[in-house]
Amino acid sequence: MTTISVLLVDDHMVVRSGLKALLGTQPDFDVVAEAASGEEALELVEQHSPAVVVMDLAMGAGMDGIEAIRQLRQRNGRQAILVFTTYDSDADIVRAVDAGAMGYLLKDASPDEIFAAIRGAVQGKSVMSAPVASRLFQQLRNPDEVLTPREAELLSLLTEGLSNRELGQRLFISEATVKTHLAHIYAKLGVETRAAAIATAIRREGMR
Amino acid sequence: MTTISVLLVDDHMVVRSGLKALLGTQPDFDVVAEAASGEEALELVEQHSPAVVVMDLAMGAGMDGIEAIRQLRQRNGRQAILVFTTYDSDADIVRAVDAGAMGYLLKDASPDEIFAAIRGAVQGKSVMSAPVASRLFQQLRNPDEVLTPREAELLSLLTEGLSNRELGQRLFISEATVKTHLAHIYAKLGVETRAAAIATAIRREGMR
DNA sequence: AGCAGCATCAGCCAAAAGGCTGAGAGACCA
DNA sequence: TGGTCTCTCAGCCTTTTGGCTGATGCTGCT
Repeated sequence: MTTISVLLVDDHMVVRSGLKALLGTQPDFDVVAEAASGEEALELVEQHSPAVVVMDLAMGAGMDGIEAIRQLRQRNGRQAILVFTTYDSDADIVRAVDAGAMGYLLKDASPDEIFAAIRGAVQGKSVMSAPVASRLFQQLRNPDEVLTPREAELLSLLTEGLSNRELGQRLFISEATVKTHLAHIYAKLGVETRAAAIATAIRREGMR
Repeated sequence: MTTISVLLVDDHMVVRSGLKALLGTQPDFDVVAEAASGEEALELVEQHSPAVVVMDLAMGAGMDGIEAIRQLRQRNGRQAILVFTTYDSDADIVRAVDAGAMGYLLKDASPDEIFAAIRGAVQGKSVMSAPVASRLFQQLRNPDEVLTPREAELLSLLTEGLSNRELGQRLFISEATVKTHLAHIYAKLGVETRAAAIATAIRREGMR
């Protein structure tokens, strides 16, 4: 049995120490370092080149988790990166996988799930929490409901409370085009008003 | 120096074990039990009557933290209740204090802050994280911006994407009254459209 | 070459939302 | 008793939004 070196990245002290305590109960894990931010994570990966990086996505200030994952990947490290976060928003999942994450765990996962995910990650296996998997599955089955890049961009601005006119100005398109995009967004989200679209976007798509 | 018995309430295993590890470094803390839900918390308080209850607000399913606090207070326990959560939404802060919380800590608090808050709580002192305090302060300075109960109720429904007509039906009031309330809400939140009101409500007021 | 998806735009119409003024009833407090 | 808050409602008018139909240019795939 080989030892798996782990780097923990989370801006919450309690979470880091909790994870460390949990992993400490297993003989094959070795937490070699802890980072409280994306920047710090990049440094510590350089220094320790851990086998696995367990990373939160929401990181108070500065670089967020997604960006950190992306940069780690660019530096062609061979670390397996495991997302460990509170929310299972569609947008986050897609972006994380896109950035190069190996797995996606939710913070309410049981210790056994966490252990299994880390062990799987070093072997190149993707492990994800059940709700995360079901969301991905859902997207595969209903590709019609996936927003186009432009639509996502518009939806993101929509959640800031802009009017159609303002949206048009911001995106350099006519109000008519804004309305067309909105109609498509509403259909895909399964809503009928912009109010409901905003609510859905912030809650389900995680556009905060 | 007396020992302070503590009950931890959080639906995330990692957070509980992190908190336990942190408190374990101090000689005067004794974590006597851990609960993963509001219901469990009530039971365990009965059994152990700890001096302090450290409680998260967002608890996956079932009873949430606020309700748990309320019920603990009704059972005239003498526990000091300390909220330990991720967000500092106005609504949550007010409701928690209202329900009987002694202090309000954010999860990015440092170990020292956490220790101090718990020690303070048993002595009847209110301790809260800086961002929390500043929000309360803000409310005291601008009482004009505090929503009335009815307005808060309406805003909450608004975030579900209902139309004025639907809001009226849901609250058994006319559409005219709905519009009046909305106008007041917009003024208090500093917005001009329902879209912006929803965005503000979900993000700032924590109405998810 | 042709087709599908995406992004762009127009015009028309009905419905919804928002701004404004005014007003009555009940609660609470000085 | 009088003042202040809160909640309730009405009418009027403008702006915004949403539904519908149809159309163009571009890209990428087959």
